Amino acid sequence: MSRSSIGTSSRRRRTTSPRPRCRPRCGMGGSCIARDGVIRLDTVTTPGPRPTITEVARLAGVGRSSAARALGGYGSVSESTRDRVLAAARELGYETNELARSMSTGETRTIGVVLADIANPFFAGVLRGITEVCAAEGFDTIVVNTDEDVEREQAAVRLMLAKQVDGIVVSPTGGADADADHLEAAISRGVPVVQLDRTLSRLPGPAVVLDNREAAFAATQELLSAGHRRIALAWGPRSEVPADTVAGLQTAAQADLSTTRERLIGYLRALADAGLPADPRLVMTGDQTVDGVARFTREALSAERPPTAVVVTETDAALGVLQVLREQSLQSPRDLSLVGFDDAPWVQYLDPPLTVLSQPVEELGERSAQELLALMRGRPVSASLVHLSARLIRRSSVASLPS
Amino acid sequence: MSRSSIGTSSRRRRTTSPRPRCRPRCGMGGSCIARDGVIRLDTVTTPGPRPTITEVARLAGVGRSSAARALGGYGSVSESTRDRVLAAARELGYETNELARSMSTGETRTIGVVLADIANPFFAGVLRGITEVCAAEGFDTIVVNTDEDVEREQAAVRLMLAKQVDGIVVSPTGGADADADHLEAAISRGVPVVQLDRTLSRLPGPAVVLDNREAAFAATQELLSAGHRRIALAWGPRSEVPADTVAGLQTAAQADLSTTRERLIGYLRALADAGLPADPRLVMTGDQTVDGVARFTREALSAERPPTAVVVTETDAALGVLQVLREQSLQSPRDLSLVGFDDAPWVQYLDPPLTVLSQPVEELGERSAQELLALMRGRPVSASLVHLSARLIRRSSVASLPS
DNA sequence: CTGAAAGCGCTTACAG
DNA sequence: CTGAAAGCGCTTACAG
Repeated sequence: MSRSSIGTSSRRRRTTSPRPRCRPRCGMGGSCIARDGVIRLDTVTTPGPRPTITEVARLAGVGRSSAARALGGYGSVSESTRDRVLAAARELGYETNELARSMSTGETRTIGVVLADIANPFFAGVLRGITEVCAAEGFDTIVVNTDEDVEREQAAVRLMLAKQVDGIVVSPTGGADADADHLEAAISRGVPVVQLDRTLSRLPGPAVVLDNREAAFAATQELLSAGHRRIALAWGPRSEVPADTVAGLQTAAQADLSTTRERLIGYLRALADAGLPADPRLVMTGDQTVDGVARFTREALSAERPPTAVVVTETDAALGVLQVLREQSLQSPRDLSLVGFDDAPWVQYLDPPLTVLSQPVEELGERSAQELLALMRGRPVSASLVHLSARLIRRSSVASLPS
Repeated sequence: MSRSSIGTSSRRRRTTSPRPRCRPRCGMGGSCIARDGVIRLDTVTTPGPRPTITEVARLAGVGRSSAARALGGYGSVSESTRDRVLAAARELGYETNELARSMSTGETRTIGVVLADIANPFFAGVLRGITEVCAAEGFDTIVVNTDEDVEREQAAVRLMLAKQVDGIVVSPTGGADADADHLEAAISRGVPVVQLDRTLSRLPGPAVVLDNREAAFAATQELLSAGHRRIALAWGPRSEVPADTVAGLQTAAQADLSTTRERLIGYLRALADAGLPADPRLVMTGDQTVDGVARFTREALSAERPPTAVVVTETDAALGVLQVLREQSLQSPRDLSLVGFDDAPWVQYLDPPLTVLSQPVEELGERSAQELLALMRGRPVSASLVHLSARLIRRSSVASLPS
């Protein structure tokens, strides 16, 4: 119990400078002149003491290493030492400075999450899945919103590397021609990356995505088996010029998000399987917005041979179609059958309740976090590409056509 | 241009130990035995070099301080030195280690965001507002989901302090009697806290919230002015026993979230202003879930004197009411008038399109981030309590009653 | 088991 | 302007 203070102050604590350093949390009385030149009184911010291991060790009357061992739960310490240290820590209200810990260990227990739009219910649900898994494993998440802007995505990844995150989950913006240098930089620096929802063709790494091809296939087939033969696809590639051939469509989709590309492929394959020709005019191209979809829908409905049904592969696309139905006092499924994408509590109260393919939103997030954690721990990942399946929820927006 | 290496290695670089330290990013050839006892080959993880200022300085042939000054953009460096340093940095692919920077400066340029449910569209929108403002100012956000669990909230705040965040935005869980020790701890340690959406009565600090009282008042008044006299409130305090007096209701609300309390007060005040007595049986209490609301709605509708209208103050409450309407083949507004809370793209396509009070969701997030940044910069905050207003969007779920 | 020392990679006075 | 040194608060060998 001797409170010897001998040797408890390291050489570096004896600064040669008589004047303490000036910093916001300096804790000394008087005033500081900060870098910006503004004079601040300490009493204004009243920076409470954040005790360090040194203080705890001194109060407990042990060396800093012993205190660190007791506090950090590593190495070995006698029971009596541990007790004294923990008591001192409690008395001072000590909490580990994780920043300093990270400097030593090289791990921050923080992962970076780069998403296209966190206000979008899809990504909000995904984010929830990620944070739940990470939190359970003791990891924090830094989240960044890119709004589908590649430059913001690049800047986000750069900053995350600078902050030394242990891994990154990203829903990359960009299609086949998009470069993945920023993500490759992360990987080459030893920071694992898992792609979520979309995949970049230049980045062969692990990814967790919906089986979009299968989902669009199922949506189309649902309409085919109800007897529909002219089925539109609302949300296609954002090509500049409207494609007038299926091949043109596929080329355009190649430059789009992998989700858009895969859903187009699934749609086309369902038609082909049914022995039906695909009509490029029934596939939306161009402006990927609610208004863009509304415009496409109006045109399609006023064409010579209008569709009797539409596969709607985005929430915003559903909104665009619903808008036109209302405009033209049309009713679904009487005038147009619909199979949507993404479920939401509201969807069953729409008129009509929409038949949709529901994505396992939260699970996509959870799986991506699990894959990332496995990667960070050096464990072999289950697969380089994890496909999750959408679930068809039948409601009443699909009418049967007399055949 | 002399590449003198004299003096470029500090004392500490000359370690007395002949064996380099073993850590994942050690970069040396051969293998490491990590703490977990697993032998890993360096070539497995191929940890790319993360060059430090020391390497850059050496390559540029200048001292570490000069390199640091050139890289960090502080102090003064000659142009030629700066050029050589920047060239060397580019060649090595140098990026600042923000962790180390934070150790020195005491600021992490990271804020903590503690929300009740990030998958909820309200909080998802709020989060977006926060991250947009923070990103523009060069701050990252660590986000944590609490699911309205006080213990998770406390743990989150503790961890954020340990990670040395510069400030915290929190939507606190808990009512009047909830203790705010974890948040007070943050403040007393010099880490500013702003409350969002809800306020804790024990924490008088700055907060950004909706003017819930005014919003509920407006919703109720909308129904009153349409001639309704028996108006229910769907989503009230979660008291154990159903309150049979208005005073009992208010007492229960005092222990609930501030949002619930304020909305009840606004509802009651509108009735009082209209000279109408409040009927406690028309106010939901207890189970705050979709099912709870459905149960309440069923009972209210089957009572002796059923309500002709209901003020619905939560999204989940709207779902509960809609469920009962469907169950009983009732139609709004013919059988029941509705004023809801929170808008969403779907709401206009519901049957009927709901009249709602729309919250400025993103703005709530933006303002809270702005207040926090102001606080962190020591600038006086505009007000300790910022009230934002909801906007009434009239659609067709309110029927006029013959008076 | 224990303590002193070195190191993580920066920034910040200090002394040329 | 420039470089050597000290320090941020931890963890990690090392030597008792």
